[in-house]
Amino acid sequence: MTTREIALTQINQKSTSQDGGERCGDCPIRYRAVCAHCETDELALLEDMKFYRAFEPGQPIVWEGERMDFVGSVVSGVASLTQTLEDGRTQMVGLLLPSDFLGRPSRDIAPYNAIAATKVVFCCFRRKPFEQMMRTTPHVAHRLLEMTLDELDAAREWMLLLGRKTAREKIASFITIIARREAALQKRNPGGRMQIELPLTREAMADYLGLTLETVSRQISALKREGVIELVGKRAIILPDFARLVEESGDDSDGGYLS
Amino acid sequence: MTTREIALTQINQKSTSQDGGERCGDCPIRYRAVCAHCETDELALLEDMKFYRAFEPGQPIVWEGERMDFVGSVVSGVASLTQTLEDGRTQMVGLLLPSDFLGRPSRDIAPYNAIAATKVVFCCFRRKPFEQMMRTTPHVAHRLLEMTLDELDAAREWMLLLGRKTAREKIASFITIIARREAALQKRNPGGRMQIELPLTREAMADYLGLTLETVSRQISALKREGVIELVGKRAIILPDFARLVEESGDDSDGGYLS
DNA sequence: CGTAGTCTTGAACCGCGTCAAGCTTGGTGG
DNA sequence: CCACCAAGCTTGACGCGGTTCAAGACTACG
Repeated sequence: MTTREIALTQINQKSTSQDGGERCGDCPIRYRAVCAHCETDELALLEDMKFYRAFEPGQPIVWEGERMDFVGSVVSGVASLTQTLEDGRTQMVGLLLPSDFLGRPSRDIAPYNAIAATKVVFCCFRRKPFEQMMRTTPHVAHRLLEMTLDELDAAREWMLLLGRKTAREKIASFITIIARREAALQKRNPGGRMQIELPLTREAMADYLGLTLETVSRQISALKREGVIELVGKRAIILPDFARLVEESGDDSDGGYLS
Repeated sequence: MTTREIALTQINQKSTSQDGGERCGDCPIRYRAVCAHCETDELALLEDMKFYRAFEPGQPIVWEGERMDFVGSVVSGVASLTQTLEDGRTQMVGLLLPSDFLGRPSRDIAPYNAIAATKVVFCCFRRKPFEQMMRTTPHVAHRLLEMTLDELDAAREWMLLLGRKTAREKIASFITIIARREAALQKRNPGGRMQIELPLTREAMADYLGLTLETVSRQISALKREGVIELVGKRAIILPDFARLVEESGDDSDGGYLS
């Protein structure tokens, strides 16, 4: 069984929770999602307005310009937000990880495409009651503000990457971002070398980074050739020297996420 | 007197309001800034915690990593948010226009440089009382959420520009953005051809667009040569055919801002 | 075993960056 | 009033990084 299959299996295990009656108290993103600050009684309100949906890799969650009668959170898996020009050029503008929020209260037309990159379990809140709750209880609105400000910061880092980094720096930055996220979630595997799963195809990475898929492939090969990374299959990467990778990313420091 | 000088004079007139005791009720951004939804009594609270500061073109408002003991709104003028790599490569990540908000409640270290691009009058709120108000009254927090979501949308359009547009399309897009903003503010000059002021130097435009200043200059010259725009001095532009300009920008529609 | 999706690699091209020179404009001081 | 200077801008020549086009390899799956 490949590491990729293992990852998909893990997602499957989580997605068995999708048949409606799941308790928020047991939710894996209970303290990181939009509901993070909610009290027990507020959770009960949310449970009344929520339902789960599962999406397969490549499947659209919403289409640009489409009406969206729900908002909600990614429970497991990865989804991408993309914008396109008429002639088909595509740029990813958001990467939704577990606990990230999709949809804007008080606007029902989606401004970009949302597409499942892996299997995704999505916790939907019906729009109307959710908007009502935004008005009446401060905890949800406050948490959503925090999360939106964080996303704005991330978008601005991303703009620096798109506007000013070289192809090599973009690839190294992307791997660094994924590595930090996985390190933050998973219990440290002690001693063993850091290994990560790429949740995106080469093409999706290209759309993330403002490159072509050929350039992505070439730069990954170059980093491998020079020993900065090692490949395990196509989608898993071992990082023998994280500091070296960060150097290649062009950023000034490792942000303190990893010793 | 050049159009640029006229613009600066207008800013000067506004900035005479900076000596502290200005009433919020008379503020030019009263219904667009973070205070937009506030009632009279809430305005009184805000007046107690506010003070004005003026900045000259090129002057820093805050420096990345610096402590910021205030948050606030641009009253008049234009400021830029920029991020830089160690080797000096610079990317603009935000363009602050009148009514835009600067600073994040509950974080006192600025994550990017904010620099005045023109003369700027800035309405500062002392951090502590402002944060207190965020907690106690819903109107300010709610408005800030709206504004942050709008900024996030703008940042994502910007990412599409940075990642996927050509130099020519970037320039055309930038002029379009500025033109729409000026059209939204100023009373329609009836009949006369549309004329706009660029609030940025060629270098600042380059930092906005992820280009070099030479490329910016060349593309502006090319658009002029082909009759898409006309130059009035270096900083003012006449748009004889707005639809043509929008075509050059690569966007699929004019967004309905202008007939 | 064949086929489709994904990825890699090569060769040629070109858009934009780099380097460099010169222009325009406004301000300063003789 | 003119000489000088600095800041901002324009233009040209050249080269490189990344795109484009094309061919082929690897893997999963029927």
